[in-house]
Amino acid sequence: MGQGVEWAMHVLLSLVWVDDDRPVSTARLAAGHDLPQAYLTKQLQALVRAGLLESFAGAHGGFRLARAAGDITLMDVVTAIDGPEPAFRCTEIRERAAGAPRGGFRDACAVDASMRRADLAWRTALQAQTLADVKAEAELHAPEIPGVTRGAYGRV
Amino acid sequence: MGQGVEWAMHVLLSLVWVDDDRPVSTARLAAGHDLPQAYLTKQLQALVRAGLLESFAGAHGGFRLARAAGDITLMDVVTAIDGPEPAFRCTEIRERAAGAPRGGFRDACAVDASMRRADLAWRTALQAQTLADVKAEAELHAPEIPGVTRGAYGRV
DNA sequence: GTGCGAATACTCGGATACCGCGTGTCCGAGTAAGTGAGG
DNA sequence: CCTCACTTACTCGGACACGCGGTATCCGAGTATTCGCAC
Repeated sequence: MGQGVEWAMHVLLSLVWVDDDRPVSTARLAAGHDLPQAYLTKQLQALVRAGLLESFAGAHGGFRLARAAGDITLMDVVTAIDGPEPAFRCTEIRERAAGAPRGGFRDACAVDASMRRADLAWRTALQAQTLADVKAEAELHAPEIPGVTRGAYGRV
Repeated sequence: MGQGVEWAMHVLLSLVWVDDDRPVSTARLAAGHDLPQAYLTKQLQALVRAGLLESFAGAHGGFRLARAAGDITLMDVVTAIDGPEPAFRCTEIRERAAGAPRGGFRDACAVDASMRRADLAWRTALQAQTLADVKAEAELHAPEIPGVTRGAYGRV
C-alpha cells in the first residue's frame, strides 16, 4: 500500500482537530508534518477528486474538510489514494491450464472467490471505522492533541 | 499484491488433486499452467522455505505437498510469497508533526491501530480458509477437475 | 469618505523526470537413476 | 545372477538484468486580496 495513505490520514485528522471554516494551505500542512510539499499536493488533489476535501484558490486559500469526520470512513481514504482495485486480481490462469474446457469455465474461479472474501472482510473493517473514531481513540491517549493542533494550523 | 500468489494457489491446488507421493517437476507444472518456468521456480522455492512444499532433486525429482490440504491456510500461502509485512506500515510521521512531545508519544499511533484492525480482519479471513475448502468449492462447480488434473500431472 | 479597477501575490492543478521493487531469466552445484562390468 | 562403481542426465538453488508503478518535483492557469485613484 502506498505511504500516501498514511499522510492523508494524519492530514485529515489535523483538519478535523482544526475544525475551522477557513482552509489551510498545503505549505502549512506539509511544514507541520515535515513532508515534501509538492508531493503532498498530489495526494490532497486525489482527496478532492474523491469528495473528501474542498479546495480554495487564491490568497488565504487551501483545503478544508468537505464532510463531517463521522461521515468519512477509512475505506473512503484508502480508495481515494490507492484506487478502488482489490489487492488480489484474478488473471484467470486456469483458462490456460491443462485440461481446461474449450469455451472457458462457466462459474467463478474458486481461488478468486476465496481471496475476494478476505478482501471483503478488510473493506468491511475499514468501512466500519470513521475519522471520528480514530480521533476519539487518539484523544483518549493524548488529550492535549486537539488544542496543540488547533494552535499549529488553526486561526491565529 | 504480487501475482505470484495466484500462481502458487493454482499450482498448490493442482498438487492437491494429483494426490501422489511422487513429486512433480517445475517444467510440467509450468507447461500445464502456461507460465514461465524459471520464474515459477522462484515462487516454489519460497513455498519450500515456508514449509508448504517438499523439494526432491535428481532424476524424477520435483515438488510435493509437505502437509495435508486441510492444514494449509490461504494465509500461509500469502505469507510465503508476499512476506509477513502488513500492507500498511506506520512510519510514525506524527513524531515529526508540529507540537509533538519531545520524548516521543508513549502510546501507539491511533491511525496505525485502526489500520491494523482491518489488516487483522483480512488475515483472519485468510486463516479461516484452507486449500481443502477451496478444493471443495471448485469441485462443486466442476466435478471433472480432479480426474483431469490427475491425468495431466499424476502417475502416467 | 467611498466606490471602482487594475496590479499583485498567493493558491491549486496537471504535466514532467527519477528510482526502487517486482518481474523475468540464466547458469552452476548437487543428486538420484541408469548402465555396464566384474565377481 | 547379484553387486558395485561409474557415467549420465535431470533436478533444484541462488545470482544476474529489465520494466513498470510509485515517488518526487516543477512550472503554468486561476482567483481573492489589496492598493491606488477618481469621484
